[in-house]
Amino acid sequence: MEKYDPQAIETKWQRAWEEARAFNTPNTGDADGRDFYLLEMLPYPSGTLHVGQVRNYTQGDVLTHFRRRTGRRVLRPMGYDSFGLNAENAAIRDGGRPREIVEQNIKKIRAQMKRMGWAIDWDRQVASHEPAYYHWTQRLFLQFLNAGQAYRKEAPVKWCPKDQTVLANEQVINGRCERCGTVVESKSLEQWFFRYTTYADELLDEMELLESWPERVLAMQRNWIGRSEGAEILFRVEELDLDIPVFTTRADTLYGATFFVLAPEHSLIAKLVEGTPQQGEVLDYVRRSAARTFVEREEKEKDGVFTGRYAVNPVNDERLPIWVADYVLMEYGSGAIMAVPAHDERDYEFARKYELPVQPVVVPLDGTEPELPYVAKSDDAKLANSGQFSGLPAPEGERAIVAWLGGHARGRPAVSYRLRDWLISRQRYWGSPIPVVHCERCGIVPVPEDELPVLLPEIEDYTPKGKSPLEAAEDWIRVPCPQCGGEGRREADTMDTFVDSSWYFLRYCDPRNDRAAFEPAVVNEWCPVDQYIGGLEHAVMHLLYARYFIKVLNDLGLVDFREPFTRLYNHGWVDMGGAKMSKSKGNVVSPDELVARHSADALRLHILFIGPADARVDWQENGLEGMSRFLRRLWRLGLEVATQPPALAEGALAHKATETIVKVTDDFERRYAYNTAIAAVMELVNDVADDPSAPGARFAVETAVSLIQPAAPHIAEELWERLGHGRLWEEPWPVADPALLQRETFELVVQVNGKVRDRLEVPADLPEDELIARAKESPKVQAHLNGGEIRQTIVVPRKLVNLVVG
RNA sequence: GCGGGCGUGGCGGAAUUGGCAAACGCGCUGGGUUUAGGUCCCAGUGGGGCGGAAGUCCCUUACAGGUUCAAGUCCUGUCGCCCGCACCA
Repeated sequence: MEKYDPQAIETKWQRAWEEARAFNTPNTGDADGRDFYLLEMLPYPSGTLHVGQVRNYTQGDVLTHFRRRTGRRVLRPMGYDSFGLNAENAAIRDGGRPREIVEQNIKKIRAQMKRMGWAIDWDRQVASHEPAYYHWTQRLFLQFLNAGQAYRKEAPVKWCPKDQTVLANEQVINGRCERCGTVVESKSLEQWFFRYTTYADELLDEMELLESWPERVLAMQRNWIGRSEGAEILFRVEELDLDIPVFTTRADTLYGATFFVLAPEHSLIAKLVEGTPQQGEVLDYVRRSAARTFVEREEKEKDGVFTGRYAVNPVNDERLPIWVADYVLMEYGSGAIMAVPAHDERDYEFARKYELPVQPVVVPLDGTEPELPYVAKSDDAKLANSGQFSGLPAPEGERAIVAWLGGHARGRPAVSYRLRDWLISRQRYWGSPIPVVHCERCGIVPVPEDELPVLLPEIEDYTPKGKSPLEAAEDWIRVPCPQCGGEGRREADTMDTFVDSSWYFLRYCDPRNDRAAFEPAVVNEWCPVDQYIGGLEHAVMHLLYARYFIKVLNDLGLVDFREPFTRLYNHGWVDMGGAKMSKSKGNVVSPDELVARHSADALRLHILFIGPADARVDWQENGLEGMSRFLRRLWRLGLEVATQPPALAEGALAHKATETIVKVTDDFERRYAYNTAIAAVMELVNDVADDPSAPGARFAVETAVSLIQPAAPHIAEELWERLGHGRLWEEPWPVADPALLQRETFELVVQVNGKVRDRLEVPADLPEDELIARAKESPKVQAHLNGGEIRQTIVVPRKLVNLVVG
């Protein structure tokens, strides 16, 4: 018998698909609801693919084939997130240019993807570093600028001293740079932001439009946005005749405020202490605090200094000493708090250290003496020592106090968010230039549309110096002001690469458009994305940014949908040596050698079979050999049944094959359960192997070949051809014949007191009382009845009978 | 601390709606074909009791309770693990 030669077969079919343009899906302009947009997060070409990424794209590939064969026109594009620090740092470290590095890697990755046999429409390939792409990133930036969504401001920002650039809040994890782990510093710099806090409520509320996103992703986004409802309250500094607002979620504890704290960055500090004996000490504290990193501020014991000033509590006119302490963050609320040590752990810690008074004003209803700080806020507590509000349940007391403040113009209900605006400028080379010119006379002037793109110049020295390396490109940076013609300078900062990836899935729809980023009608035909697949590491960053981007574009009338990704799931990552496999950790396993030694089909099956799609798994190579075994077995049976007469759906094998169709279809369509789908096909193949000459064997093998095609397309095509058929990729997905699912008999499980005592093969149409009679007749059952009285009988149709004896 | 999730053989895992726990695969054991190995084929493989054997009975889904005719699945508590956020007022 002819040997299974995967290398020859896989090359043959990869060529055939390419020549037939099997997986290209041109725009037709006549959307009819059969379109299906399948998207996987695009790779970063800082190296080549590893098996962790193979997992992602193989899962998407199965869905692509499956949806195609169920009659959908599937858009399945591919591209590269090719701007960014990895390539730039590699260029600095190893020499060479970032462009050359990513372009070489793109070539290699593309070859790897073709060798895996993935069904990709290569006509739509995009790469974010190409002028043809970032032209439109720049154009969109200008549209955001025009709409007031992009703006420039000076603010304390997070700075990574190693990468020598500012970072977005989303890129700071526990006070450290998300990329390199360096402790970030605070710097006050003028930077570009996207105003995405204005969409905070939409980003929360419109989660309802998402059909099936993992709960944990939604939870992470909710958490990140961090909406809190509370009140803004004005405290008066009488000597200086000014009001300082605070945000609090605990207005019910207002009578318990015993001091007042400002963040060291608060703009009123200088004014408060000017000419006072405390001035020197306070300004010194502010300076020392500024020198601390976020991590130091958080890890040290709380400290602070008294300013000598007092703020008046509006409800009881008490004068609260104003302190400056860096446990209060300038970036949240108003940068000032009323401190209620009796009911807040942080204020309590601070009060203990500086011997400030602690005044409980909320007590449990049950009269017990609570341990301080007592932070519970519920209907189980009531106000005390709170003037006219004493005795009210805490939530009601809060409403009453806020209403009173409103009536006296000293406060109002307010909402605060943890979310900050998205800082998008970077002081690095390898990114899209921000298309504006700074002019002394006109200020910030957008580069006119017809002068886009602002090309990234080739430079020699990319080394980060605390400002963009483009500052040194004198020829490039000096440019006449587009407005007045006077001397201008280009913006030297480049854009965060998350801007590039916030709209790439729109560009895929209309990838060669040279008049606009995309034609709205074309994007609206394909989008929103029906199924998005990617890693959990982007749960907050990329996915939140892209959601924001689409909302802005929708408000600008450029797309007609509010959410970019209807369905999402996160493939689990692959661990290697106890850590997540990634290029940065250097623990990657390349697919190339595995494909050469086994086959692309075996690797595909193995990576799908290794565990549930969304579970983290350990990389282990053992099972790969098992998959080769399965493929050889399928090959042998395929060639064997090919000598038999044409397939007839008959006998037990046809029944089993039909059940397998139902199982695999459900696993692909609804459950994303690739592992159990493969197991089901294995079962079917094992059944045929028991007796390859049994009735229906050929039907069973042909069904198995057809069902395994999305997962192992090469061997499936080859066997399909040898079984006398045409192109399997054009073949409709098998449909279960209901008649073949019918069985004449079934196995009745008989329980006594819930324990299985016998199994009987009985006719499928037996009525209930007959089932009970058969069950009682069973000698095994009778042995357990012991002649006792049957008190209850439970019948589950076509499954079991349970006899309960007393 | 807050939020999300998980705990099943030697291993990865299956059990989808409360109805036969351990499908499928890896590994391992024994046997066969070929024999240079591998491939390939057959049988076995959660724990324990009784039995020469065919069998048969009991136990088992982190632990302890509960609901139910019936619980890996639902409820309560405990323990352990993973992920995200965290001085956010």
